[in-house]
Amino acid sequence: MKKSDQNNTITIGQVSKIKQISAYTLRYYDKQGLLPKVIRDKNGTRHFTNEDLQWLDMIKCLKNTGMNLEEIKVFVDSTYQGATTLVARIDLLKRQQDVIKETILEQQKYMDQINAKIDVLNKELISVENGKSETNK
Amino acid sequence: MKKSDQNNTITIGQVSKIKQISAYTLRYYDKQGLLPKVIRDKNGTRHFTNEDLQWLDMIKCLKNTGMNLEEIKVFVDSTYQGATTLVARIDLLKRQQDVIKETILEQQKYMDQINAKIDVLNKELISVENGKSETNK
DNA sequence: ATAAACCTTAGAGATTACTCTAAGTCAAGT
DNA sequence: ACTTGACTTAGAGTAATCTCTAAGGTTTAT
Repeated sequence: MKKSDQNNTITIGQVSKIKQISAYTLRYYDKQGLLPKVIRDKNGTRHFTNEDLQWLDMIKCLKNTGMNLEEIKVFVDSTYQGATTLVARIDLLKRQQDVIKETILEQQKYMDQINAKIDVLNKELISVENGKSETNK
Repeated sequence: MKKSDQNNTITIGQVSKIKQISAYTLRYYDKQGLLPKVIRDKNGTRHFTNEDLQWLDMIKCLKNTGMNLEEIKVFVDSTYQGATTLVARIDLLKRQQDVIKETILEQQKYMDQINAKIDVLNKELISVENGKSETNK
């Protein structure tokens, strides 16, 4: 155990491995204000707590459901403004759930579209196999 | 009806309106080889057929399910290579369906995660409303 | 015949989200 | 003491996907 290890915190390299996010990206997120609670030691080295890791999960969730970093920052800032923004934050999350619902419906629609295309191509394939066509159809 | 209208084709501006894609983007797609069948008149003006519009739907489908333009071009090129690539194209579409399935599962996971977060925030809200906290929690 | 409203091109610029480089600091191990 | 390896910063570079500009051509209506 390194001398610098303390209070159950881990450094950026360890976070990178655990969360499969490059240290570059983590620093970038920090620079963009997405990780305001990450503490620094006297050398400036970041020390991530479990809470910070949970934040990363939340950021990943919002990002992968279509929110860009600027919008995520609004949520982060809102969180650190405290209890007065609770209702706004709950609303924001509910709207994001609506986004997810739409995404799922959209993806299902695309699934159907590809199914239809596969059917068309399969018919073409059978037609070719039966020698009904000598040229490209 | 304009003199140039013929054979049920429409120009890029009309496609733009109908498909809600900017003419810039359509030209960009064409430049990238995603629209190889669009015909030109003697002035170089593009004339889109119904088949081209269907292609645009397919491109949109593949793009919005996570495929990048380079990968889409592989599919487009493959299509214009004719019947010898039918099996490969069907496989590609089936793999894309797998991608969609994963996307939907992932999105549902994020939905759950946000639900959990909303629960936490709602409890915080109730706590604040009951005056159990004077400071930011 | 001239204006309006289209279309064309090549290539520059914008945006987002990284990704990396250079130069340097610090702590641990031998 | 020195090497190794992890960390730091500011800022440059990259990739993908547009998005626009400048300069110009064609068609249609008045």
